[in-house]
Amino acid sequence: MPELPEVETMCRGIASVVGSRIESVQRPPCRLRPCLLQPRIDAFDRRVRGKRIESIGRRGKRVLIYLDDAQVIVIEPRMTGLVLLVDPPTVEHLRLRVDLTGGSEPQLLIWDRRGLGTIRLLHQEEFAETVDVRLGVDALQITADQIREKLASSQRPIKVALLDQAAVAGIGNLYAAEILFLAGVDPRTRCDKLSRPQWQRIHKAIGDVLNEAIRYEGSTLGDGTYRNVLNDPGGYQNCHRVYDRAALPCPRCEKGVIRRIVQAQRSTFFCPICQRKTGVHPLVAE
DNA sequence: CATATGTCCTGAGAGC
DNA sequence: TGCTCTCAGGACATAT
Repeated sequence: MPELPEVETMCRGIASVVGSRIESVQRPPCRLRPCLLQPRIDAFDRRVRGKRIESIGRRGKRVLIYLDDAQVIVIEPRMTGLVLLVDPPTVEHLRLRVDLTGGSEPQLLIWDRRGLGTIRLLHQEEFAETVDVRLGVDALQITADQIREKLASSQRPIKVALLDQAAVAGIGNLYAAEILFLAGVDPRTRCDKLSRPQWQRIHKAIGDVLNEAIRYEGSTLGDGTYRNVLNDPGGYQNCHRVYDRAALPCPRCEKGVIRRIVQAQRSTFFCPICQRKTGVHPLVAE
């Protein structure tokens, strides 16, 4: 489930393709339902052939590959998508192959077990108008004031609001849980009931958790799906404090038992002692 | 307008 | 053992 840290790891991993030229783009034969590819493979291939990769970018959970003619390839891995520079985990889930010339990498692969991911080729203007405008400020760029101003009037629970990409871009289910744990905030708290100190702590926790996860190259969960561009697992799953740890003791207070609840059809994990509805728990205070 | 729900997809794991 | 069922959740479409 690539979220910001996993997508950032992919972007850093493919930095070596900058300067290469795209020789061709192909969709390997696959009897599974194909990923969304826009435009279809023939037009896609025609439009990128011979183009030089100018830079790599990231916006929220999307990988951006900028070409030298103001086009950009926008990759959304969603649940199980991967960007790879080496042989994929399985051949049957290989969705796209980008052959390269003139650089150190022979090819770039898009692999996706469930096929919910999307790959789109857009003109930069089109990207700005259709994709970029729908996204909030990137989670690593946003200021404490910006996030509070954006969400302070919302009646939604803070956990649900953090997943809203139009509010803040890049946070998903796993990191929302870890962020609120670090901030010492109950995930059920309505945004409009949060205090300024709580917003400050949430903002700080966003940076702390995401940057720490990036250092570990993201989280590879039990199903083992997520891999970096060299097909190696991440390491942050060993640092998870609450995510997928229901019924285990809280790693901070050691008295609370991690609870699992469902919010907006998604699992939420938290410590009922460290993440109280109001007030600053002594263990979380500065 | 804000918020809530349904949908897509595959494979793992539970339960019988 | 082998089948069926449920669940995982990203982003968007549709509903309230």
